[in-house]
Amino acid sequence: MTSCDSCVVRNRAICAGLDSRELEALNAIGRRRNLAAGESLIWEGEDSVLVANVIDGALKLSTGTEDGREQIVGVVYPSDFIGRPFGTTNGYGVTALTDARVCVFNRRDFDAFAREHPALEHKLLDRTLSELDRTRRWMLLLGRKSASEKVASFLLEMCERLVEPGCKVDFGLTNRVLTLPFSRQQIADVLGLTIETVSRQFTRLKADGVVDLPSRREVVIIDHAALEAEAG
Amino acid sequence: MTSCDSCVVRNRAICAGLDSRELEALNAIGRRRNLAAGESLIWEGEDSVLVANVIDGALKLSTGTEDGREQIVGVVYPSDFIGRPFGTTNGYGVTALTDARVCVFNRRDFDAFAREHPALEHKLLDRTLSELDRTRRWMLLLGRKSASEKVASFLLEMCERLVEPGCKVDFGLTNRVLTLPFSRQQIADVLGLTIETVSRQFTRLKADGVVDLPSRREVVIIDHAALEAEAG
DNA sequence: TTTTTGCTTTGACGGAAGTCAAAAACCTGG
DNA sequence: CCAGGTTTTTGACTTCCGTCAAAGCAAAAA
Repeated sequence: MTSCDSCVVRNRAICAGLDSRELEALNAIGRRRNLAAGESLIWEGEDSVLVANVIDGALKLSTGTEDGREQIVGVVYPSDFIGRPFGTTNGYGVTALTDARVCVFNRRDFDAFAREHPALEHKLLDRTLSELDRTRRWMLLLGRKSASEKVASFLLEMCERLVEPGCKVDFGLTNRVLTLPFSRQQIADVLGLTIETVSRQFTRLKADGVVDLPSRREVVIIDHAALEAEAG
Repeated sequence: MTSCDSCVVRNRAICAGLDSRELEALNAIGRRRNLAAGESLIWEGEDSVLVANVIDGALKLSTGTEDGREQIVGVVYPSDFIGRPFGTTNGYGVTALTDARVCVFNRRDFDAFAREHPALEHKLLDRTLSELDRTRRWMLLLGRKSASEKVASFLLEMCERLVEPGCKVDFGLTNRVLTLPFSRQQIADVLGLTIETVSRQFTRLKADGVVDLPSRREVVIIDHAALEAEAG
């Protein structure tokens, strides 16, 4: 019996579709790893030595400039794939936003396995294409949207993402209450804004009765339609 | 004899590595198409009905907001792949920046062919991963860089891209002279700026002796190091 | 509890980039 | 070579957002 059998993302991650023989082989080269919130798994610029599947939690992908400015370029949730297969270096760091659990593979081992299993490579391709689509949509936000549009778009994105199966349990949506896996500074780093601007937008949305903010990490969406109108 | 035999991107596009049998099969489902500068191949939001390889020229990938703001989310050159294989809709439009020549496939035909040829799917995966890396690097620019850093970064990117094999001939680099495939407005749409800001940055760079601007589309890089310093 | 520490919010201010408008440069076709 | 249109540049003005600084809060430590 492999530990994959009991894996909560078994049917959603790229491993879905592998038969039990293949799964056993993949399991043999992978291992579980727990990450505390704030802990990094991969550093920007280092050689790509490992890849992973997210089992539980949320992690950010981020790049920065010499002088310390940071941009979060992606966020991954349970069943998502992490890392850069097939050579080269990691263009961004990967850091846990919440306590997280991942299934890591030596990159070379994974590459070899993938090349022997076209079905898995296909799943990876499908995921990568979707991620590229999502990333490009985010570029419109970064390049062309105002602060209020950015924050509204962000909250709508959170609505969608945090109700995906597997996320609900840990940092999910309960009766329109989002529990964000981000600090204010991290939201700023996602949106290309400063923490002050993000904060001002949140307080304005609260004053306008569009959201409520019971605690730092919680957002109650009161007027979803207003957010959509504001997101542009 | 297939027309692929004489294709200038034969050894660089995803078709590289296919044997002559396979190439013939692929050629059977593809056809050449010429595009005039400004002509669109794919529209944002439409179903994904076709994919293509770029043979010659440069094309932009772009999204926009309701109210007409535009963001260029990618630029493709000879040997690059265009379009969204495996279902879904196109998240962005594809429009020729220069006169261009592409090799188009019905998306369903291409999907079927790809699934039967893991080597081709692997090449596509490799390309998609690289494109995702490039796109994420660009997010740092959009989210965190100032106008002068953006323009300097853009010019450096152009230096790199326009000397790649196959580009040289058509819109390339001759003795440090770049012939840009972009209008000022398009540069603004790549960088998330207004045309006026781009124009001001160009004239400042010229005044500072960093570049020369012999014509609207030409840029002479006089002080490459200064650009690098300014790109941040 | 009180203190400490790290986030977040709020306020005052300035500046980088956007907006609007006009002039200049440049294609393009007659 | 000139006329008409488009694109680009330049200028004046405005504004949104960033910066800097202080105060407020909430969770952890003492």
